[in-house]
Amino acid sequence: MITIKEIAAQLNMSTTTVSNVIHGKDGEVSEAKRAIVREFLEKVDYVPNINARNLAQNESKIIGVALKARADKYENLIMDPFVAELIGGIEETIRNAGYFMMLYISRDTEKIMRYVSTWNVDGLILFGMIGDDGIRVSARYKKPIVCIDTYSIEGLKHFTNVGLDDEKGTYEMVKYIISCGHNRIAFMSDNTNGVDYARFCGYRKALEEAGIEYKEEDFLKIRPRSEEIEESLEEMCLRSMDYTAVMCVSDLYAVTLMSALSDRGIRIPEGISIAGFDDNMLGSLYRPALTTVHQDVKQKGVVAAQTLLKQLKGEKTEHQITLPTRLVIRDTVTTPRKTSFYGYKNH
Amino acid sequence: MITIKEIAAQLNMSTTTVSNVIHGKDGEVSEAKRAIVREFLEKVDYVPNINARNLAQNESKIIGVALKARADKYENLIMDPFVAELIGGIEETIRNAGYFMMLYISRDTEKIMRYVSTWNVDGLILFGMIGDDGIRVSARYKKPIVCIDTYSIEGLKHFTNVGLDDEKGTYEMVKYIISCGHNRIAFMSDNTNGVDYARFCGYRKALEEAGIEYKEEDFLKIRPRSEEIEESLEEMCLRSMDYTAVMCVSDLYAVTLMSALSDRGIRIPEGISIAGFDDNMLGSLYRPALTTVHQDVKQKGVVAAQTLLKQLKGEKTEHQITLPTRLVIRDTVTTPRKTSFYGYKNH
DNA sequence: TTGTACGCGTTATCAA
DNA sequence: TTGATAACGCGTACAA
Repeated sequence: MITIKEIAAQLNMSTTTVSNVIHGKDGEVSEAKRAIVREFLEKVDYVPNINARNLAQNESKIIGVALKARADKYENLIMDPFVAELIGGIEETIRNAGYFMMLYISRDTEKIMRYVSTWNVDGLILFGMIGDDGIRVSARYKKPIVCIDTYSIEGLKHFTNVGLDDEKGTYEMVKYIISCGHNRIAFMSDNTNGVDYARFCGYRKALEEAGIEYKEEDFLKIRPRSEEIEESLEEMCLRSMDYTAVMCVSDLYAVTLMSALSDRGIRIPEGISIAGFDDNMLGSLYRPALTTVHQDVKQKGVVAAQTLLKQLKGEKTEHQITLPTRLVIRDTVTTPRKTSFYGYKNH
Repeated sequence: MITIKEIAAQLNMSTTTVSNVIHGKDGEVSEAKRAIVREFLEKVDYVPNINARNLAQNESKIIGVALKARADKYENLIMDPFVAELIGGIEETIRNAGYFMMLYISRDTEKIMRYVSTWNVDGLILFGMIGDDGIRVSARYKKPIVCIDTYSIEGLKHFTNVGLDDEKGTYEMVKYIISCGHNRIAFMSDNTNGVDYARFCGYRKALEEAGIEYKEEDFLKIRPRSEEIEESLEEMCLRSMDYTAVMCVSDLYAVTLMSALSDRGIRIPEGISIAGFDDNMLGSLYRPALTTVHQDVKQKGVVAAQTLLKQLKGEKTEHQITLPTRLVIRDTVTTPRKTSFYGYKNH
């Protein structure tokens, strides 16, 4: 906890000299003094006070990572494996670049803004913004901002975004499912916004292209809140019997559905084909192993952080960055069953 | 970005008055001025500069969360679902108490120390410390420290720790397995330190108590690195055939093993019983659903943060806090098979 | 009740 | 090459 002033006093020189040595401004200070100071710094294990430094330089070396929590899903966003992996990528990149990461989670855009100004963060990574949230932030915060997974068309005009080709992902998967012989394919999700909507569009597109008519009831809307989940799952299982395949919006839902179906004695993929999206551990460890759409979540975080870092250095960056997806064909999608379930149901 | 000085100038009063209003020192300022300042603050959306505040008060309102990364497992610790949930609990508690959380991940205890002093954090939560790491930190850092899951006996004398009764957890589970009729029970893990060792001890204790002899080969040591995992899994499956049950050190390994066994045509629990530890999504969504030992990871983070917060307020806290475990009996442990596998193998 | 002035630790400017 | 000194924004002791 020793200060520059203290060091200067003990060494009988000015703070300027000490500061210059610390910052390697070798031209400004004689070889002799440089050595003395260096040695002393080493000896006392000098650590700069970042608050003072920030105050003097008006920069913070902090990159703010603000997560906008949604009400329904996890009570705490970090627990979402997706978010955890994302943050992992961000943190690593930021740290290696000599910056610090400060995490802030809130439902309230106003609070996020206050947090950002109070800490005077040098740049901002935003995740979970909906509607015009992002626009509101970028209107007031004048330093670099990079968003992750923003689906607001209007918002995309205002700031840099790192996203995923969600639509193409489901489109290709559903196309694959159709190529296996299916023509009664449901889509399962818990809402129709953001990511979920983009993925839904890919599904619709593939259906349309194959001349399969989409009806509203083909959207299986799960209610994931713990009080309702059992009841909702029962309904999902029942309704999915009208189909030979279900395209799930995420691996989590795919595996959840498979468990529920399995509990009801329905075998996968013989009874029904299931596809997921994300390609995480949940699906790869399940048996039968899940056929799914791969995305590199960590990479998303890395790219977002790298882009921000570039902007901090004044470099120009692409405005919209879209990461690719890839089909991962495993064991849960196969040719459709020939007979319908429950006898009384057939189309 | 308006400052107190600026506000004072515009309002034709002193910075002290403004500051007093901001800090609600109502006794110190007249009703009239108070109203004026309040309104103005609202209007210009004043946000204090935390760097300046910290510098003036010599406190930071930051709680440092330092994770010591181990070399072998995840490249980035946050991606570990366990760590994610832990941080979730910590973050929530810290935020609600009006503090900020700054995350720092490093393999190097020295770097962690420098980080802590540079930011002048008010308190420290440490996770992943091994050997005398914790002692070295607490010797140099004189503010409150709370560790999570420290297994160094020596270390426990030096600082507050929040841990889990790991030994009791496996002890009770293995006792349960034995009560189902098993007497050839293996233990699977990737190392013999820290948590893994504690859990191993519970296993040994239960065996001993039941008069079952433990041989070194009963320890199934998995090599989880991706280059070796397939080969290692092959070996695990082969060796586990000598047993009727396997106590796995984590749900992840339990599910990994079940998948591998399933791929080789061995049914669970008919062919072999499997138990896990942690009780996370991996096990609850798998089919058959995993019998496991429950621990409340989020709660661990919450308790650690609460304890630190108390210490910050000068309150006394317990030195060692041990959270309980609970058996979660599901479908992967049953009575042992009667015949041995592979014909040629029998004991 | 209000205001002046200083200190917190650092960096930057400018004069010596 | 070196050293005073001001500035960053805030809190507070002390004076008015």
